[in-house]
Amino acid sequence: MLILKAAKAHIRAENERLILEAGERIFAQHGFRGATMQMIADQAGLPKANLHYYFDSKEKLYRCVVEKIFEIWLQAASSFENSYEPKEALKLYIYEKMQISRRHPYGSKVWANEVMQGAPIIQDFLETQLRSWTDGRIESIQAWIAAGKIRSVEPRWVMYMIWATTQHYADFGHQIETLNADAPLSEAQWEAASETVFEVIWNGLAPKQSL
Amino acid sequence: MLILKAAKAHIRAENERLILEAGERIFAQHGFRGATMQMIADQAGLPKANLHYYFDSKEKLYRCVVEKIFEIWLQAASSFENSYEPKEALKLYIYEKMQISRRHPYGSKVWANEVMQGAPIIQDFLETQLRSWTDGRIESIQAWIAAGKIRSVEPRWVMYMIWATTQHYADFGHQIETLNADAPLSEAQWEAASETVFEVIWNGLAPKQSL
DNA sequence: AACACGGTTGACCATCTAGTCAAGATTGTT
DNA sequence: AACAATCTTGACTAGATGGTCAACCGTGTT
Repeated sequence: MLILKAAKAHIRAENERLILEAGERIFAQHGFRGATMQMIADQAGLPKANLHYYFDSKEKLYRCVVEKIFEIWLQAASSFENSYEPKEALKLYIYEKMQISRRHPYGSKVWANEVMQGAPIIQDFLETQLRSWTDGRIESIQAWIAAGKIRSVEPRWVMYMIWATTQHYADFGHQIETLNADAPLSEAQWEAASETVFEVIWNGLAPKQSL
Repeated sequence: MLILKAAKAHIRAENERLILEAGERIFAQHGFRGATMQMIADQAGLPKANLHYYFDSKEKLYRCVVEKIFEIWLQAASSFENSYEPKEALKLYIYEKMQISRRHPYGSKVWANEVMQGAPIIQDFLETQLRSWTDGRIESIQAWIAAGKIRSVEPRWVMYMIWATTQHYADFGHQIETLNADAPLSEAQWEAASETVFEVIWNGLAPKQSL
């Protein structure tokens, strides 16, 4: 009965959430092949067979995890709207991406892992959604250059700089902690790092006369 | 006999090189667990049992691969000698690291993978060699700040920016190619990207009056 | 030619793991 | 209470994989 299905929908929703969260963590820490369904089950606090009840296969679960991350990334783009001046837009975008690195370090790692391996699972995402999203952002940057608001630079290299510098704090978080006397970055350090990333990039891009 | 051993030393050297090279590639493309000894053997053009003759275990082979990469990275640091002015030192270092990303993309990926998973195999490297190397570089940057040659910034965040931006071209090379109409970056694009990375960072760090 | 020693290799094994399944437990509805 | 749809789970299977081993090969020395 449809009514019954709806009545138990919250169980499904809750368990899928648990499994996706566990999967994100385990896939990030061990890679796709290194992660086992048993590990994810333990992390989620469910028996392994239950995972296969909600997700047909390990690969489908993985794909759901990656897609979830991609959604979060796309949302961070909102600061890039044309309505902002470049300084503001870049500041918001960089701070937002640093925030994501802090709040979703596992997701960022899963993405990095997937791309490093040649995006075997989500190549279609790269070719459609990411490509069109990027083209849009590049146009914004082109417009800023045309308006003399930033130096003349190839927009792609700038996008990659922003992605690289911000995601580095998630993907290489372990290295950063090790070099921080094995301590996680403090609130103040996150703020300082975000500001430095923004300041260096902005000063690097701002037209000479504006300094 | 020692003479015999020496006579066949080149066989050992050659085969170890073959295996390490194959391992670098396969570990980069599939992660530690995703890589199989059979894949590495096929890539190296040797039977699997031969790999175990030269390297006791998969883990030992992996560690050798990672250590080799670390050596290459350390060598790139030579441009960071105190004898250079910051502009020159940074330019050389950034160009050198971009060159490594181009020439050793697999190695960079293996390193990234290892660190993302919490450096289970080479944590001791991070805590000893990487830490002391980093401290040395930080001192150089501090000295530049004290001499008023660059803006006052936390040296760590600058180091991370350089690492992140340059290694991004190796680790996320697949994404970059996809966004480049599925074509590898051309000679000119590598040059332009290197220059942009350097220019933005240098302009971002240079004292205001020097512009 | 006989030998010694490093190098080569196919066959084998113990273990791990994704995925299956069928029986049983829950839960909302009537 | 009876029901049906959904959810739960221990036990199982087929296949993959790291590692072993014993027989074999090639080559320089005597």
